[in-house]
Amino acid sequence: MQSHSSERSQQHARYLEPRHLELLREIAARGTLAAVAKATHRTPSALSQQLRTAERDLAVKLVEPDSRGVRLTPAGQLLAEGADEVISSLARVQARLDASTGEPRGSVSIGTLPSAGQVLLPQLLRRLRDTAITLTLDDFDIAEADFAARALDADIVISHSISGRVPRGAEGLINTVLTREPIDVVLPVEHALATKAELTPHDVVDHDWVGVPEGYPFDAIPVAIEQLTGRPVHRTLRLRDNHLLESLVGAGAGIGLLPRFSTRPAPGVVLRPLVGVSASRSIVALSRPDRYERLAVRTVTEHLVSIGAELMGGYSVQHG
Amino acid sequence: MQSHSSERSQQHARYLEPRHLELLREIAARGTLAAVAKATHRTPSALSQQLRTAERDLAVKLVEPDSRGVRLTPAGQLLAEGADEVISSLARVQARLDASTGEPRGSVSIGTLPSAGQVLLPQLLRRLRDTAITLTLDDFDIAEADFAARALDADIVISHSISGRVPRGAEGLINTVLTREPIDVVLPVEHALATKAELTPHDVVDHDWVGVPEGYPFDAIPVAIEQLTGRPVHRTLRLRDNHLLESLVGAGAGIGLLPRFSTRPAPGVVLRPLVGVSASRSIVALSRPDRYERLAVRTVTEHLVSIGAELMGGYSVQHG
DNA sequence: ACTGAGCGTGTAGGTTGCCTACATGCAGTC
DNA sequence: GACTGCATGTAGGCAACCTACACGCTCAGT
Repeated sequence: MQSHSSERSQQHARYLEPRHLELLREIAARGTLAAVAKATHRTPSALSQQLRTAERDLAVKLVEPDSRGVRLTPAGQLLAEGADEVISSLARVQARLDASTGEPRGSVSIGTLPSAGQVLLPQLLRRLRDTAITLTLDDFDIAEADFAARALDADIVISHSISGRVPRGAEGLINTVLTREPIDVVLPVEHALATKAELTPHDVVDHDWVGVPEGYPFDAIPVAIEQLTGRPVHRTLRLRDNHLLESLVGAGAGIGLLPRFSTRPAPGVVLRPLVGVSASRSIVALSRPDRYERLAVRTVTEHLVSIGAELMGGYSVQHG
Repeated sequence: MQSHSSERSQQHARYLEPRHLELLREIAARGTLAAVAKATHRTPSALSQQLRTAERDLAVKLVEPDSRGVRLTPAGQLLAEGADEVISSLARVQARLDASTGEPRGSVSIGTLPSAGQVLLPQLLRRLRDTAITLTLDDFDIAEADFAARALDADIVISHSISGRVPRGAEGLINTVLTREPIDVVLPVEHALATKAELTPHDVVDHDWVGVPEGYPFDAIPVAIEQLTGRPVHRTLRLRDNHLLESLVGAGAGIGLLPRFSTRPAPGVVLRPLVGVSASRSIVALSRPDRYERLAVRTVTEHLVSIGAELMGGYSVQHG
């Protein structure tokens, strides 16, 4: 019967290290070491060394060279999948702790499209003022299909979808619909159509338009109008920024589309509801499941839901 | 919209650290820092510092002074419980990895009572010879109720129970019955009872006995005999070690009890089955659930089950 | 075929964090 | 009231992690 010696010589890592699991998961998600390095604010060299020590500890190859970059081995993929389980488990325990101490804590990162952020975030900041939650914000204006990828970087991604209830590509993510926001027609106050309370596709199809780039969510509506009426929509411009669009509409460049809640019309332009075609967008909060385990993240999401509901309620009082 | 700065100043620990969770669990299980320090081969000072950094990271008090030692706060207990979840999760992923690479790896620690180890472990060592599993062994001869506590220290505790199917105190543990081993009467070959093939309580109650200390598992059998026959068993000696007991039986100090599989009778003594009273013990492998998640631990346990089955099979061929 | 850009890997060196050794304070025990 | 055992500080050694920098490789463009 031998005795207890050579403790950490044999089983050098008593447990699998979450650090290594997370690294593998990031590699699986982002594809290249360089991308992970940028996202985690480290050098590729550091990651490469981490991989080597992980491989030494586990006595398993985790990555293989693959043309320019690397590819996970089957063992590496296995661990990358297991990472979700472990990290969710850690976050779940942390959430229980936060709940027991009463107050959620920590930093929550939010990425948002500008228009939704403009209407949701001021209220959110007000609500979080006296809490132990701090926010980190980022904004971007991207195609609908690209929102899901941002959930790698931010705890909560505020995205939108014209086509469906949630954006495409959000399958593995927690999604929470914050509000359903009508998309109105914006036009100069002296425009002929400004006298009508509501506008139909046939009303608007033959006027000049200020549109958005192809593939951008809002473009789905003029496309639907073209299909419905069988006539082409003439876009004089294609712009990304809503405020720029609004000012050009006011200058007579044409009529356009703007989300109702996020727009406080400038003098000289008015909003008119568009009926007879689906003209609204979902504002959706996306989170990767393990991030959503954190109490602070859930709390912020719940605030956003509440703020979104206020928007819809406030509108119906004001206009209905 | 502020930007991404102050990464690790705010959320100093991106995740809850398994290191801290495990420490809390150990404190919950062993009661004092000093005990944990001894078990993990560290100094109490190191643990104290770990606790302080954990408390600083989490902004929560985890332990309180309690007379001579410390006591976990509610938050500390919460995390100690969560540790099981997290560590099991880690071990589960590790097990999947081990299974995928084909061979279980690593060091498995076994604590055993000597008699069972004597019969099980040689065979086990033979089976593990060409594997990547290494063993760390410890042995102890303790009261039945104390086996469960050893599962804190060893991956697998080979214990026994006369009274029940499993030892008392093994509630939260994975238990696997390896074999059911008859307890035979050992007596000198020239003893009057040696001519009989089987012995009853009435046969043996009026002879001198060599017993074990009170509270030791085997003592349950003479106690049962006393209750059944209504007459006292006269113990000339109380001994712990089976081989010493056997040699004194051979020297005429009395008759005794020995487990059948673990005993290869020396010249001068013989074994006779005891009938009419429950005279057998379960040999049981105990493991803490998170330790049992490891593939190597399961593999070794399965080997032990197989070896235990061979023992019972071999006996029935020989004697049945 | 050559050049440049992007990616991963190695090496050297600085910083951080963990641990041991030792000393101190404190609570029960004989 | 001395003794024992436990927890907690402090100082210093040692290992781990990371950055900076250089190099080899692959693919794309000229």
